[in-house]
Amino acid sequence: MKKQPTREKLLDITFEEVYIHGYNATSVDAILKKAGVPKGSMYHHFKGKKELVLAMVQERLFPKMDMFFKYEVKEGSSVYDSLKFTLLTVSRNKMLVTYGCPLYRLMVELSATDKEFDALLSTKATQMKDGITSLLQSGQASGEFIDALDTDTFAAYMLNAVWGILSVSPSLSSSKQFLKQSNYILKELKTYKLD
Amino acid sequence: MKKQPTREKLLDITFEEVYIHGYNATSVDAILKKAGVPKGSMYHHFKGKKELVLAMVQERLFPKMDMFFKYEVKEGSSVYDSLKFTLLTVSRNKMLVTYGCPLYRLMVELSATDKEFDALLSTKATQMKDGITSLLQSGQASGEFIDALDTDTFAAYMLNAVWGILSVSPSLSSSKQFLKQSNYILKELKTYKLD
DNA sequence: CTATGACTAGACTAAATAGTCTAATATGAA
DNA sequence: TTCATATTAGACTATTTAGTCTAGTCATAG
Repeated sequence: MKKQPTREKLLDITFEEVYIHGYNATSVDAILKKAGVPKGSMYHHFKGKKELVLAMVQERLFPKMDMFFKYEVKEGSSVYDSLKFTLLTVSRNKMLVTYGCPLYRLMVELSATDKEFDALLSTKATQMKDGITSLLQSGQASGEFIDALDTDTFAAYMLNAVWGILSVSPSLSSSKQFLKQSNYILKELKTYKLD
Repeated sequence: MKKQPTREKLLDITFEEVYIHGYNATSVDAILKKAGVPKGSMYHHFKGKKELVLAMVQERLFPKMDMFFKYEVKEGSSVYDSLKFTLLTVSRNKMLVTYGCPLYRLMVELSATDKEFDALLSTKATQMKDGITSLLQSGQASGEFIDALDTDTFAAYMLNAVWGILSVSPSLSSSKQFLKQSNYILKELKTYKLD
Protein backbone atom coordinates (compact mmCIF):
# COMPACT_ATOMS: atom_id res chain seq x y z
CA MET A 1 0.00 0.00 0.00
CA LYS A 2 1.74 3.10 -1.27
CA LYS A 3 1.72 6.15 0.96
CA GLN A 4 -0.49 8.92 -0.36
CA PRO A 5 1.32 12.19 -1.03
CA THR A 6 0.87 14.64 1.85
CA ARG A 7 -0.94 17.30 -0.15
CA GLU A 8 -3.52 14.84 -1.49
CA LYS A 9 -4.06 13.29 1.91
CA LEU A 10 -4.68 16.76 3.39
CA LEU A 11 -7.23 17.60 0.72
CA ASP A 12 -9.09 14.32 1.31
CA ILE A 13 -9.28 14.75 5.08
CA THR A 14 -10.15 18.43 4.74
CA PHE A 15 -13.11 17.51 2.56
CA GLU A 16 -14.37 14.99 5.11
CA GLU A 17 -14.00 17.31 8.07
CA VAL A 18 -15.41 20.44 6.45
CA TYR A 19 -18.30 18.49 4.92
CA ILE A 20 -19.49 17.27 8.31
CA HIS A 21 -18.50 20.10 10.65
CA GLY A 22 -18.43 23.12 8.35
CA TYR A 23 -15.56 25.54 7.80
CA ASN A 24 -15.57 27.44 11.07
CA ALA A 25 -16.02 24.39 13.29
CA THR A 26 -13.11 22.58 11.65
CA SER A 27 -9.72 23.29 13.19
CA VAL A 28 -6.42 22.94 11.39
CA ASP A 29 -5.15 20.78 14.24
CA ALA A 30 -8.08 18.39 13.87
CA ILE A 31 -7.31 17.97 10.18
CA LEU A 32 -3.62 17.43 10.86
CA LYS A 33 -4.29 14.89 13.59
CA LYS A 34 -6.72 12.90 11.46
CA ALA A 35 -4.41 13.05 8.46
CA GLY A 36 -1.34 12.22 10.53
CA VAL A 37 0.49 15.12 8.98
CA PRO A 38 2.71 17.54 10.93
CA LYS A 39 2.01 21.24 10.89
CA GLY A 40 5.11 22.21 8.98
CA SER A 41 4.09 19.99 6.07
CA MET A 42 0.72 21.62 5.82
CA TYR A 43 2.11 25.14 5.90
CA HIS A 44 4.64 24.11 3.32
CA HIS A 45 1.88 23.12 0.90
CA PHE A 46 -0.68 25.78 1.81
CA LYS A 47 -0.50 29.38 2.99
CA GLY A 48 -3.10 28.78 5.68
CA LYS A 49 -6.43 27.25 6.59
CA LYS A 50 -8.38 29.27 4.07
CA GLU A 51 -6.02 28.40 1.21
CA LEU A 52 -6.27 24.73 2.16
CA VAL A 53 -10.05 24.75 2.10
CA LEU A 54 -10.22 26.80 -1.11
CA ALA A 55 -7.90 24.23 -2.74
CA MET A 56 -10.06 21.41 -1.37
CA VAL A 57 -13.14 23.03 -2.87
CA GLN A 58 -11.55 23.17 -6.30
CA GLU A 59 -9.72 19.89 -6.30
CA ARG A 60 -12.12 17.66 -4.38
CA LEU A 61 -15.56 19.24 -4.05
CA PHE A 62 -15.97 20.51 -7.61
CA PRO A 63 -14.93 17.21 -9.23
CA LYS A 64 -17.38 15.37 -6.98
CA MET A 65 -20.17 17.71 -8.09
CA ASP A 66 -19.26 17.14 -11.72
CA MET A 67 -19.53 13.41 -11.18
CA PHE A 68 -23.20 13.77 -10.32
CA PHE A 69 -24.21 16.33 -12.88
CA LYS A 70 -22.87 15.18 -16.19
CA TYR A 71 -24.87 17.65 -18.31
CA GLU A 72 -25.04 15.18 -21.11
CA VAL A 73 -27.74 12.91 -22.45
CA LYS A 74 -27.06 9.28 -23.23
CA GLU A 75 -27.75 8.24 -26.81
CA GLY A 76 -31.37 7.28 -27.24
CA SER A 77 -32.33 8.78 -23.90
CA SER A 78 -34.44 11.87 -23.33
CA VAL A 79 -33.36 14.93 -21.32
CA TYR A 80 -36.19 14.22 -18.92
CA ASP A 81 -35.01 10.66 -18.31
CA SER A 82 -31.48 11.90 -17.92
CA LEU A 83 -32.49 14.33 -15.17
CA LYS A 84 -34.64 11.67 -13.56
CA PHE A 85 -31.68 9.31 -13.54
CA THR A 86 -29.49 11.94 -11.91
CA LEU A 87 -32.01 12.39 -9.09
CA LEU A 88 -32.18 8.62 -8.65
CA THR A 89 -28.40 8.45 -8.42
CA VAL A 90 -28.39 11.23 -5.83
CA SER A 91 -31.06 9.44 -3.82
CA ARG A 92 -28.89 6.33 -3.68
CA ASN A 93 -25.92 8.21 -2.24
CA LYS A 94 -26.20 7.80 1.51
CA MET A 95 -23.80 10.61 2.40
CA LEU A 96 -25.59 13.10 0.13
CA VAL A 97 -29.01 12.17 1.47
CA THR A 98 -27.84 12.27 5.08
CA TYR A 99 -25.56 15.29 5.15
CA GLY A 100 -26.79 17.26 2.17
CA CYS A 101 -24.85 18.82 -0.67
CA PRO A 102 -21.35 19.84 0.48
CA LEU A 103 -21.25 22.73 -2.01
CA TYR A 104 -24.58 24.12 -0.90
CA ARG A 105 -23.82 23.72 2.80
CA LEU A 106 -20.54 25.59 2.45
CA MET A 107 -22.32 28.29 0.48
CA VAL A 108 -24.95 28.66 3.20
CA GLU A 109 -22.26 28.93 5.86
CA LEU A 110 -19.84 31.29 4.13
CA SER A 111 -21.29 33.13 1.14
CA ALA A 112 -22.86 35.92 3.18
CA THR A 113 -19.61 36.90 4.88
CA ASP A 114 -16.66 35.77 2.75
CA LYS A 115 -16.17 37.23 -0.70
CA GLU A 116 -13.60 34.72 -1.89
CA PHE A 117 -15.61 31.67 -0.89
CA ASP A 118 -18.74 33.26 -2.31
CA ALA A 119 -17.04 33.97 -5.63
CA LEU A 120 -15.77 30.41 -5.91
CA LEU A 121 -18.95 28.66 -4.79
CA SER A 122 -21.37 30.92 -6.64
CA THR A 123 -19.43 30.51 -9.85
CA LYS A 124 -19.75 26.75 -9.58
CA ALA A 125 -23.44 27.02 -8.71
CA THR A 126 -23.99 29.19 -11.76
CA GLN A 127 -22.02 26.77 -13.91
CA MET A 128 -24.18 23.88 -12.72
CA LYS A 129 -27.36 25.86 -13.34
CA ASP A 130 -26.11 26.74 -16.81
CA GLY A 131 -25.40 23.07 -17.44
CA ILE A 132 -28.98 22.18 -16.64
CA THR A 133 -30.20 25.10 -18.74
CA SER A 134 -28.24 23.78 -21.72
CA LEU A 135 -29.71 20.36 -21.20
CA LEU A 136 -33.24 21.78 -21.17
CA GLN A 137 -32.48 23.91 -24.20
CA SER A 138 -31.24 20.92 -26.12
CA GLY A 139 -34.49 19.25 -25.15
CA GLN A 140 -36.35 22.22 -26.56
CA ALA A 141 -34.32 22.08 -29.78
CA SER A 142 -35.10 18.41 -30.23
CA GLY A 143 -38.79 19.00 -29.61
CA GLU A 144 -38.89 17.24 -26.25
CA PHE A 145 -39.99 20.40 -24.40
CA ILE A 146 -42.29 23.20 -25.52
CA ASP A 147 -40.86 26.67 -26.07
CA ALA A 148 -42.86 28.07 -23.16
CA LEU A 149 -40.39 26.42 -20.78
CA ASP A 150 -38.20 29.12 -19.23
CA THR A 151 -35.09 26.95 -19.24
CA ASP A 152 -32.89 29.20 -17.13
CA THR A 153 -35.43 29.81 -14.39
CA PHE A 154 -36.48 26.18 -14.28
CA ALA A 155 -32.83 25.08 -14.06
CA ALA A 156 -32.24 27.43 -11.11
CA TYR A 157 -35.45 26.24 -9.47
CA MET A 158 -34.51 22.60 -9.89
CA LEU A 159 -31.00 23.05 -8.52
CA ASN A 160 -32.04 25.14 -5.53
CA ALA A 161 -35.02 22.98 -4.68
CA VAL A 162 -32.93 19.80 -4.79
CA TRP A 163 -30.32 21.44 -2.58
CA GLY A 164 -33.01 22.53 -0.17
CA ILE A 165 -34.55 19.08 0.09
CA LEU A 166 -31.14 17.39 0.39
CA SER A 167 -29.63 19.69 2.97
CA VAL A 168 -32.24 19.66 5.73
CA SER A 169 -31.30 18.11 9.03
CA PRO A 170 -30.05 14.49 8.85
CA SER A 171 -32.81 13.63 11.31
CA LEU A 172 -35.42 14.65 8.72
CA SER A 173 -33.65 13.13 5.70
CA SER A 174 -34.10 9.83 3.97
CA SER A 175 -33.62 8.47 0.51
CA LYS A 176 -37.33 7.79 0.19
CA GLN A 177 -38.32 11.28 1.29
CA PHE A 178 -35.84 12.82 -1.12
CA LEU A 179 -37.22 10.82 -4.03
CA LYS A 180 -40.83 11.57 -3.22
CA GLN A 181 -40.22 15.28 -2.81
CA SER A 182 -37.91 15.73 -5.78
CA ASN A 183 -40.48 13.90 -7.86
CA TYR A 184 -42.65 17.01 -7.78
CA ILE A 185 -39.90 18.81 -9.67
CA LEU A 186 -39.92 16.16 -12.38
CA LYS A 187 -43.70 16.20 -12.44
CA GLU A 188 -43.61 19.92 -13.07
CA LEU A 189 -41.03 19.48 -15.82
CA LYS A 190 -43.25 16.86 -17.45
CA THR A 191 -45.84 19.62 -17.87
CA TYR A 192 -43.58 21.08 -20.53
CA LYS A 193 -43.04 17.80 -22.33
CA LEU A 194 -44.48 17.23 -25.79
CA ASP A 195 -44.08 13.52 -26.53
CA MET B 1 -36.42 56.25 25.10
CA LYS B 2 -36.62 53.54 27.72
CA LYS B 3 -33.62 51.27 28.11
CA GLN B 4 -34.25 47.76 26.91
CA PRO B 5 -33.76 45.06 29.55
CA THR B 6 -30.36 43.40 29.21
CA ARG B 7 -31.66 39.94 28.50
CA GLU B 8 -33.93 41.15 25.69
CA LYS B 9 -31.18 43.28 24.19
CA LEU B 10 -28.83 40.28 24.19
CA LEU B 11 -31.39 38.10 22.43
CA ASP B 12 -31.97 40.76 19.76
CA ILE B 13 -28.27 41.26 19.02
CA THR B 14 -27.60 37.51 19.14
CA PHE B 15 -30.24 36.97 16.47
CA GLU B 16 -28.67 39.59 14.20
CA GLU B 17 -25.14 38.29 14.61
CA VAL B 18 -25.92 34.60 14.31
CA TYR B 19 -28.22 35.19 11.34
CA ILE B 20 -25.47 36.83 9.33
CA HIS B 21 -22.33 35.07 10.56
CA GLY B 22 -23.64 31.73 11.77
CA TYR B 23 -23.18 30.17 15.20
CA ASN B 24 -19.52 29.24 15.08
CA ALA B 25 -18.33 32.47 13.52
CA THR B 26 -20.12 34.58 16.12
CA SER B 27 -18.09 35.28 19.26
CA VAL B 28 -19.58 36.08 22.64
CA ASP B 29 -17.36 39.16 22.81
CA ALA B 30 -18.72 40.45 19.51
CA ILE B 31 -22.29 40.13 20.78
CA LEU B 32 -21.43 41.85 24.06
CA LYS B 33 -19.63 44.68 22.32
CA LYS B 34 -22.49 45.30 19.88
CA ALA B 35 -25.07 45.08 22.64
CA GLY B 36 -23.03 47.23 25.00
CA VAL B 37 -23.48 44.65 27.74
CA PRO B 38 -20.69 43.55 30.10
CA LYS B 39 -19.71 39.91 30.35
CA GLY B 40 -20.95 39.41 33.88
CA SER B 41 -24.45 40.42 32.89
CA MET B 42 -24.56 37.91 30.10
CA TYR B 43 -23.30 35.06 32.25
CA HIS B 44 -25.81 36.06 34.89
CA HIS B 45 -28.69 35.61 32.44
CA PHE B 46 -27.30 32.65 30.48
CA LYS B 47 -25.11 29.68 31.34
CA GLY B 48 -22.99 30.19 28.24
CA LYS B 49 -22.91 30.89 24.53
CA LYS B 50 -24.92 27.83 23.62
CA GLU B 51 -27.67 28.59 26.15
CA LEU B 52 -27.84 32.15 24.85
CA VAL B 53 -28.29 31.05 21.27
CA LEU B 54 -30.76 28.30 22.17
CA ALA B 55 -32.82 30.90 24.02
CA MET B 56 -32.55 33.25 21.03
CA VAL B 57 -33.83 30.51 18.76
CA GLN B 58 -36.89 29.95 20.89
CA GLU B 59 -37.65 33.53 21.84
CA ARG B 60 -36.71 35.39 18.66
CA LEU B 61 -36.28 33.03 15.72
CA PHE B 62 -39.35 30.85 16.25
CA PRO B 63 -41.74 33.79 16.72
CA LYS B 64 -40.38 35.36 13.55
CA MET B 65 -41.02 32.14 11.66
CA ASP B 66 -44.56 32.01 13.01
CA MET B 67 -45.13 35.52 11.73
CA PHE B 68 -44.58 34.36 8.17
CA PHE B 69 -46.39 31.06 8.27
CA LYS B 70 -49.75 31.71 9.85
CA TYR B 71 -51.24 28.32 8.92
CA GLU B 72 -54.64 29.86 8.63
CA VAL B 73 -56.83 30.86 5.73
CA LYS B 74 -58.56 34.22 5.62
CA GLU B 75 -62.35 34.11 5.32
CA GLY B 76 -63.38 33.84 1.71
CA SER B 77 -59.84 33.00 0.59
CA SER B 78 -58.63 29.67 -0.74
CA VAL B 79 -55.75 27.65 0.69
CA TYR B 80 -53.93 28.08 -2.60
CA ASP B 81 -54.26 31.87 -2.47
CA SER B 82 -53.18 31.83 1.15
CA LEU B 83 -49.96 29.99 0.29
CA LYS B 84 -49.41 32.23 -2.70
CA PHE B 85 -49.77 35.27 -0.47
CA THR B 86 -47.25 33.86 2.00
CA LEU B 87 -44.70 33.43 -0.80
CA LEU B 88 -45.37 36.97 -1.96
CA THR B 89 -44.82 38.26 1.56
CA VAL B 90 -41.56 36.34 1.80
CA SER B 91 -40.42 37.74 -1.55
CA ARG B 92 -40.95 41.26 -0.28
CA ASN B 93 -38.75 40.74 2.78
CA LYS B 94 -35.33 41.96 1.75
CA MET B 95 -33.42 40.26 4.57
CA LEU B 96 -35.05 36.89 3.90
CA VAL B 97 -34.39 37.11 0.18
CA THR B 98 -30.80 38.24 0.68
CA TYR B 99 -29.64 36.11 3.59
CA GLY B 100 -32.06 33.21 3.43
CA CYS B 101 -34.10 31.61 6.17
CA PRO B 102 -32.37 31.96 9.56
CA LEU B 103 -33.89 28.70 10.80
CA TYR B 104 -32.77 26.74 7.79
CA ARG B 105 -29.28 28.24 7.75
CA LEU B 106 -28.75 27.37 11.40
CA MET B 107 -30.04 23.86 10.73
CA VAL B 108 -27.59 23.45 7.83
CA GLU B 109 -24.72 24.62 10.01
CA LEU B 110 -25.45 22.71 13.20
CA SER B 111 -27.91 19.86 12.79
CA ALA B 112 -25.33 17.34 11.64
CA THR B 113 -23.10 17.77 14.68
CA ASP B 114 -25.15 19.13 17.57
CA LYS B 115 -27.97 17.06 19.01
CA GLU B 116 -29.57 19.82 21.04
CA PHE B 117 -29.69 22.31 18.20
CA ASP B 118 -30.91 19.59 15.86
CA ALA B 119 -33.70 18.59 18.23
CA LEU B 120 -34.86 22.17 18.61
CA LEU B 121 -34.61 23.17 14.95
CA SER B 122 -35.96 19.92 13.53
CA THR B 123 -38.95 20.06 15.84
CA LYS B 124 -39.80 23.51 14.55
CA ALA B 125 -39.26 22.42 10.96
CA THR B 126 -41.60 19.50 11.49
CA GLN B 127 -44.14 21.77 13.14
CA MET B 128 -44.05 24.13 10.17
CA LYS B 129 -44.41 21.24 7.74
CA ASP B 130 -47.34 19.90 9.75
CA GLY B 131 -48.90 23.35 9.62
CA ILE B 132 -48.76 23.35 5.84
CA THR B 133 -50.05 19.78 5.79
CA SER B 134 -53.07 20.82 7.85
CA LEU B 135 -53.69 23.70 5.50
CA LEU B 136 -53.62 21.38 2.49
CA GLN B 137 -55.83 18.88 4.27
CA SER B 138 -58.39 21.53 5.05
CA GLY B 139 -58.27 22.38 1.35
CA GLN B 140 -58.94 18.75 0.57
CA ALA B 141 -61.83 18.66 3.03
CA SER B 142 -63.40 21.71 1.46
CA GLY B 143 -63.03 20.26 -2.03
CA GLU B 144 -60.32 22.70 -3.12
CA PHE B 145 -57.77 19.93 -3.72
CA ILE B 146 -58.26 16.42 -5.03
CA ASP B 147 -57.64 13.46 -2.73
CA ALA B 148 -54.67 12.33 -4.79
CA LEU B 149 -52.64 15.15 -3.25
CA ASP B 150 -50.17 13.65 -0.77
CA THR B 151 -50.47 16.55 1.66
CA ASP B 152 -47.60 15.61 3.97
CA THR B 153 -45.07 15.00 1.20
CA PHE B 154 -46.11 18.10 -0.71
CA ALA B 155 -45.86 20.20 2.45
CA ALA B 156 -42.31 18.94 3.07
CA TYR B 157 -41.41 19.53 -0.55
CA MET B 158 -42.77 23.06 -0.49
CA LEU B 159 -40.99 23.98 2.73
CA ASN B 160 -37.63 22.50 1.74
CA ALA B 161 -37.75 23.86 -1.79
CA VAL B 162 -38.56 27.37 -0.57
CA TRP B 163 -35.72 27.15 1.94
CA GLY B 164 -33.39 25.97 -0.78
CA ILE B 165 -34.28 28.79 -3.16
CA LEU B 166 -34.18 31.35 -0.38
CA SER B 167 -30.89 30.35 1.19
CA VAL B 168 -28.53 30.32 -1.78
CA SER B 169 -25.72 32.83 -1.87
CA PRO B 170 -26.80 36.50 -1.55
CA SER B 171 -24.98 37.11 -4.81
CA LEU B 172 -27.42 34.78 -6.60
CA SER B 173 -30.54 35.95 -4.76
CA SER B 174 -33.19 38.45 -5.70
CA SER B 175 -36.82 38.98 -4.98
CA LYS B 176 -37.71 38.47 -8.63
CA GLN B 177 -35.74 35.23 -8.88
CA PHE B 178 -37.35 33.90 -5.71
CA LEU B 179 -40.83 34.64 -7.02
CA LYS B 180 -40.20 33.12 -10.43
CA GLN B 181 -38.70 29.96 -8.99
CA SER B 182 -41.16 29.46 -6.15
CA ASN B 183 -43.92 29.91 -8.70
CA TYR B 184 -43.17 26.42 -10.00
CA ILE B 185 -44.17 25.07 -6.60
CA LEU B 186 -47.52 26.85 -6.81
CA LYS B 187 -47.96 25.73 -10.38
CA GLU B 188 -47.48 22.14 -9.27
CA LEU B 189 -49.96 22.61 -6.45
CA LYS B 190 -52.47 24.00 -8.93
CA THR B 191 -52.35 20.60 -10.64
CA TYR B 192 -54.25 19.24 -7.66
CA LYS B 193 -56.84 21.97 -7.64
CA LEU B 194 -60.43 21.23 -8.55
CA ASP B 195 -62.13 24.59 -8.99
C1' DC C 1 29.14 11.00 -3.36
C1' DT C 2 27.41 15.47 -2.53
C1' DA C 3 25.02 19.62 -2.79
C1' DT C 4 20.50 21.63 -3.33
C1' DG C 5 15.90 22.21 -2.75
C1' DA C 6 11.68 19.98 -1.29
C1' DC C 7 9.53 18.31 2.50
C1' DT C 8 8.96 16.85 7.45
C1' DA C 9 8.89 17.62 12.32
C1' DG C 10 7.02 19.62 16.17
C1' DA C 11 8.09 23.05 19.70
C1' DC C 12 6.82 27.63 20.13
C1' DT C 13 4.08 32.20 19.79
C1' DA C 14 0.42 35.51 19.61
C1' DA C 15 -4.20 36.21 19.43
C1' DA C 16 -8.81 35.05 20.21
C1' DT C 17 -11.98 32.47 22.65
C1' DA C 18 -15.36 30.96 26.25
C1' DG C 19 -15.85 31.18 30.71
C1' DT C 20 -14.76 32.65 35.99
C1' DC C 21 -14.41 35.52 39.82
C1' DT C 22 -15.06 39.15 43.07
C1' DA C 23 -16.47 43.56 44.08
C1' DA C 24 -19.68 47.24 43.24
C1' DT C 25 -24.22 48.87 42.53
C1' DA C 26 -29.02 48.99 41.78
C1' DT C 27 -33.69 47.45 43.08
C1' DG C 28 -37.49 46.23 45.68
C1' DA C 29 -39.69 44.32 49.93
C1' DA C 30 -40.27 44.83 54.89
C1' DT D 1 -34.20 53.25 55.90
C1' DT D 2 -32.35 48.72 55.72
C1' DC D 3 -31.51 44.43 54.12
C1' DA D 4 -31.46 40.75 50.69
C1' DT D 5 -31.29 39.76 46.20
C1' DA D 6 -30.65 40.74 41.36
C1' DT D 7 -27.75 42.71 38.29
C1' DT D 8 -23.68 45.05 36.52
C1' DA D 9 -18.83 45.58 35.84
C1' DG D 10 -14.74 44.17 33.86
C1' DA D 11 -10.23 42.26 35.07
C1' DC D 12 -8.56 37.78 34.93
C1' DT D 13 -7.80 32.72 33.49
C1' DA D 14 -7.42 28.56 30.82
C1' DT D 15 -7.82 26.75 26.46
C1' DT D 16 -7.90 26.63 21.78
C1' DT D 17 -6.79 28.66 17.68
C1' DA D 18 -4.03 29.81 13.46
C1' DG D 19 0.24 30.53 12.26
C1' DT D 20 5.77 30.81 12.77
C1' DC D 21 10.26 29.16 13.21
C1' DT D 22 14.31 26.47 12.97
C1' DA D 23 16.42 22.24 12.63
C1' DG D 24 16.34 18.11 10.55
C1' DT D 25 15.57 14.52 6.76
C1' DC D 26 14.80 12.95 2.24
C1' DA D 27 15.13 12.73 -2.78
C1' DT D 28 17.53 13.59 -6.68
C1' DA D 29 20.39 15.97 -10.21
C1' DG D 30 25.10 16.64 -11.27
